[in-house]
Amino acid sequence: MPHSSPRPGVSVFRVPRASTVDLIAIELRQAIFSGALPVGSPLGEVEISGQLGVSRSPLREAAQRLVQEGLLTATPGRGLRVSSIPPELVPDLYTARLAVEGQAIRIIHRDGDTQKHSELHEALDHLQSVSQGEDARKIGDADLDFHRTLVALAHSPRLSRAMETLIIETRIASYSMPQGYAVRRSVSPTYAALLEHLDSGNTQGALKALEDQFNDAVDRLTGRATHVDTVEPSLQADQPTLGPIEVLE
Amino acid sequence: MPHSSPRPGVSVFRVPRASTVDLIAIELRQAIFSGALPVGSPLGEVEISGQLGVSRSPLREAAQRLVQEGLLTATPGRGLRVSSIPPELVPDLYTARLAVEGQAIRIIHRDGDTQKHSELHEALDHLQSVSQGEDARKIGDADLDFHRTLVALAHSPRLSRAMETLIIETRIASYSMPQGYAVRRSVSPTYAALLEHLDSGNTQGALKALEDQFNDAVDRLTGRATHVDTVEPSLQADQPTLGPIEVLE
DNA sequence: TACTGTCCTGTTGTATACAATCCACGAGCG
DNA sequence: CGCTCGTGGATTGTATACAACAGGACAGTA
Repeated sequence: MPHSSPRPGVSVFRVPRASTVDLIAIELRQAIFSGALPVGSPLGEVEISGQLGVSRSPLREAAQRLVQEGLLTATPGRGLRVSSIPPELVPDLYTARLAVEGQAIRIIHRDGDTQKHSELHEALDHLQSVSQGEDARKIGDADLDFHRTLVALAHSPRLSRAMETLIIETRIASYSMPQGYAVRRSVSPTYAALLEHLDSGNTQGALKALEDQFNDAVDRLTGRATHVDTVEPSLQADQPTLGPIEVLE
Repeated sequence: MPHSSPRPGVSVFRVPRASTVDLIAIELRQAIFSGALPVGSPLGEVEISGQLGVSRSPLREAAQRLVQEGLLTATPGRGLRVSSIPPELVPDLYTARLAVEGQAIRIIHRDGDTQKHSELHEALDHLQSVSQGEDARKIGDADLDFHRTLVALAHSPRLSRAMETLIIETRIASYSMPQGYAVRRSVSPTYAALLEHLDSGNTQGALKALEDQFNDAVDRLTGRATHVDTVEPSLQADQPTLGPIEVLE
């Protein structure tokens, strides 16, 4: 089979290999999301690159990707820090989330995915399931996963990509709270409402539910919360560390 | 005046200096937007870094920022290329724009900026003014500037930042058209309608006008256009080159 | 003639070396 | 005693050197 010039009509795609920079960027995002790299902490390049088993060059290149996302903050001469999202910046974060997730809802409605959004139902079931327990991290993960699934249903690469960053930023905002990371103990009824309206084709209702949910979250994250019952993480649940990049072979 | 430890209550902000990577990234975006770096063209790192008067390291770091934005595409072993947005990917671009600009409209309505959006009126005036002429580039710039201004009125850092990328992507989509870059000759009536509805507080009307405008643009950029009169760029208007970074002194 | 394998050249990817910058500490001085 | 100002150490920012890879040309073979 000739690989010099593909015959017309025969289209084959280049298998997208992941570059080292890709892998490092993924690792860094994961580290921020999991709390392995605490909010506000400066990251020494030699230390991190050493832990990852790579040189400073690819690390710095990967870091610039996160800088573009807003997950890292670069100060000339002082290097990189994990970005913090103080209470006064939380509303803008949720403005962006409303833009993305709201648009997702409209698309889902427009395209009328008739398979009743089984993935979303599963995500909600999972969220309600873990909410019975006391593992704050699992609850938070399930929450964000629900929203990721919601956006995924819109089948929009750009929205999904943006959502990926927004999810991490939401976690950062939680970490940035003065009173520490905590999640709602009970699943907000807005989740079920959102899903019901989505199933019944009531876009306005779904959007309203989403907005209510966000207002609630903003209130909680800005300290204006009407003391909802929360569950804190089981004191320092295994602080995950930075694993070495498996740079293929 | 002691600069060792700032007294409580006296908060002073660090003046945000622009790093070299920042400057290079800006230069690259400008080069893509202006067409100095044509869509699909591979960019030799030694050549570009030479023109910019910097080394490959900061150039590569800056490039990763654009990769994250989607403006550059990196293929392992083959380097970087200016991303292309073929017709089939145009709808998703406008999905994202609808998310951002639609949300901006809702925020503007909610906050009820009462100064009647003079900046937007100016932007529209400017667009209509240059549309009298034959300079396709000026028309395209004025068009995008209108939308940038629209989003700016929402005062959301995240939306504005996202819009900045979307503007360049829109330009890339224009460049990616099989029949070449061209713009509408006459200003779509949806612009005036959008502005009117915004002034009168009719959010739904404004959103509708925006959506109509986008559907129109998507049709044009995907070739499904109902032959609207367009104006092409005055054959190769001064191909701007990459200037050296003024790396301070 | 078409395909396959090998060499060759240029470019990218990574590591390292060097320079510039910033922060902390401590001595000196008002 | 408190502020200012050098100096040292460490870290970042930049440049360069080297290794690895991809693509093209050419010759060999069926």
